[in-house]
Amino acid sequence: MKETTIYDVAKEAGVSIASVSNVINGKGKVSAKKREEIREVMERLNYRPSVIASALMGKRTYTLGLLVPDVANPFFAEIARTVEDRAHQEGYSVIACSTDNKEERIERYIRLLKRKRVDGLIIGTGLGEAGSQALQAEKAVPVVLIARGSDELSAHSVLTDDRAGGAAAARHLLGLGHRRLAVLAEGAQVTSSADRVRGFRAALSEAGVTLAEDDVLICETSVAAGERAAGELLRRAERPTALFCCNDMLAAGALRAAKRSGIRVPGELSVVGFDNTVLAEVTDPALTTIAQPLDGIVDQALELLLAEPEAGAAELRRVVMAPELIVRESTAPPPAAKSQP
Amino acid sequence: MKETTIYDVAKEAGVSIASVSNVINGKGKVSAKKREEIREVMERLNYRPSVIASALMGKRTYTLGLLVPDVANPFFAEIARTVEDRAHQEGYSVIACSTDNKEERIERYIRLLKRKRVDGLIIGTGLGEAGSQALQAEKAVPVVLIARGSDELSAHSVLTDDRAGGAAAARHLLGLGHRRLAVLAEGAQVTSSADRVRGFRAALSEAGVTLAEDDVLICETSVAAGERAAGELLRRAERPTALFCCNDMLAAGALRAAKRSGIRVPGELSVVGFDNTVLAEVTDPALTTIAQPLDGIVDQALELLLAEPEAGAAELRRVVMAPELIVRESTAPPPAAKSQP
DNA sequence: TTGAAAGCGATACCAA
DNA sequence: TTGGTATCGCTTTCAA
Repeated sequence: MKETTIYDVAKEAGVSIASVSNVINGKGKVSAKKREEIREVMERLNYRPSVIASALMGKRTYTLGLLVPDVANPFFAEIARTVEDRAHQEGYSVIACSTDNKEERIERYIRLLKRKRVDGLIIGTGLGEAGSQALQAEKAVPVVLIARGSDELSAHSVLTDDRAGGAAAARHLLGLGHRRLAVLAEGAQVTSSADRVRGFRAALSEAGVTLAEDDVLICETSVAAGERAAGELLRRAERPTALFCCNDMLAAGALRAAKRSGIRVPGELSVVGFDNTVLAEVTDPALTTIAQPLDGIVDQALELLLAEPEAGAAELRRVVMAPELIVRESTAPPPAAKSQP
Repeated sequence: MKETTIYDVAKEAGVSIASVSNVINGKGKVSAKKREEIREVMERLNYRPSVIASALMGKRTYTLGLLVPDVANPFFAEIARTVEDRAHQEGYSVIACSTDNKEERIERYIRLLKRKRVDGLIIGTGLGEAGSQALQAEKAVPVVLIARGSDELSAHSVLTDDRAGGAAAARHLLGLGHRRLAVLAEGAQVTSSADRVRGFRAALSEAGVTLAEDDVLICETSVAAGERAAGELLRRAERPTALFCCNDMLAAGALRAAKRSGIRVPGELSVVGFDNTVLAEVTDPALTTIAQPLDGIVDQALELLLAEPEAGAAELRRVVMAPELIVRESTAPPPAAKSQP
């Protein structure tokens, strides 16, 4: 059975396709009577306009692309869900793409999405040289960066204030009495991680506490990597009493490492995560972590992305949203502080 | 700047668009010389054929739809990632849709995906009346069901042997010496959950152990729901020594409930999950759980979905794959059994 | 082998 | 108000 087309409707209703098109789009002039008739026929034939055909005429495809490092990672999974919901409300569907932070994948995806003429790209991953090029090449797609600084690319961006997040973690720990801290970070290409560390460090030094170079360990993004790095840290002679992890997976890993080393959390070691994913409620102890305002971020991002590119408004926006410290069970005063009233 | 079209290429190369089309698709006859020339021009102009236009001519859109209850749920997030990877290998991209198991959302999504002329649908969620109807209506899309029994719908399906999974959990617990068991299940509309319970119960009764009606609690799919239900169970006079949970989120909730009640796991209570998601490695104790062979499932599913619908091969396939018990730290012999050698 | 021309299913302009 | 028709970019006959 073939799809019903606009021609079928027109013929059945005894009008021209132009009129049908007009009632579909609510444009042009159609007499109320004809309009009703056409409506009725569309209904009866169960007619659904082809997105493909109208896209070919230069209209929107109502499809958005979402680039993240890995949709299986709980944080990005939540982003994907949030984006999907908001986009769906506006009539869009979204193609999620996991880049693994690999230039080759990034480039391939961007090309593919362009060929499919997506109406916009929401980018939550680093791009690298190749990615930026692919974006600019040929006809540029509207782009908005989320949860990521605006690399070398000129595009709107909306992101969490990562420095503030790092600082909040630091102040929380400092307030608890910690003075020997360390951090588990992600690689340099993850700019948000770098900013979190910067903020963390800045807040520490404000309090006169310094963080040595080798007190921040770079990890891949996985529980196992966090466990490994934390294990190393905990084996040091002067081990830290508190650990700031740039995401919840690393923090979960740290918790495991502590357990394996027989170090109690939060009694002997405090751990702070970032992102406030499901993981944070599921670990034992539950993670104190920094929450990103995902709904707000996605709202803003879609608004920027879908706004008709008005003639004048060519200025680049950079929206920064405040993170929030969520205190759970993984942080407490350091052991030493306990005995000194 | 406008996209380069097939006309631009043809003009630049001094040939007809038909020839260009032929070299793109490797069809028809084109002299080696012309072919090279055209290739060179395409390269130079950075030409990318429009998926839209070719889709309009009845070719594939190279887009697949994926329906799951919630991509933010770690299990479905992993499915989404697996599907994305395999699909991408074949040149497809995928639109992920979270249905929340709501008929209204399901229907809307199916309609939308059809209007976008996706080449196939991978369905990992119950459909309900509305969904099934929407699928059949008008031109039917190729469909494959994953991780879900084939409802009322006639479509290929590839799924885990849920009964076997439930049975494996039961035998593991039985083998450890447990005799007072209970289960946390999902609602009736989640057929996989029902099958897991069936398998679990069957294996139990084979061993002469019975599971009363009120020993299986129905929960929503969330950590909190699991915690609540498990809490109730643990407050009973004759509390169970082992809990089988139909997914890892519920199991994680059970762990929390146990902790709140001061019940040690696995010392006083064993817990088994299902799905082997990240959650299972992150809880403390780490979850013993049943792993689904995701890669295998997705491989098979895509194969069935993308196979050219050959003339003869109209038979419906139902592929069942074996789950695997992953023993971690959340299971041990029951307290009583310890004292009886 | 090559190319002219007829669609595919919509939109949009312009006459009537 | 209506409807005829060109157009979007590509695939696919079918003649030449």
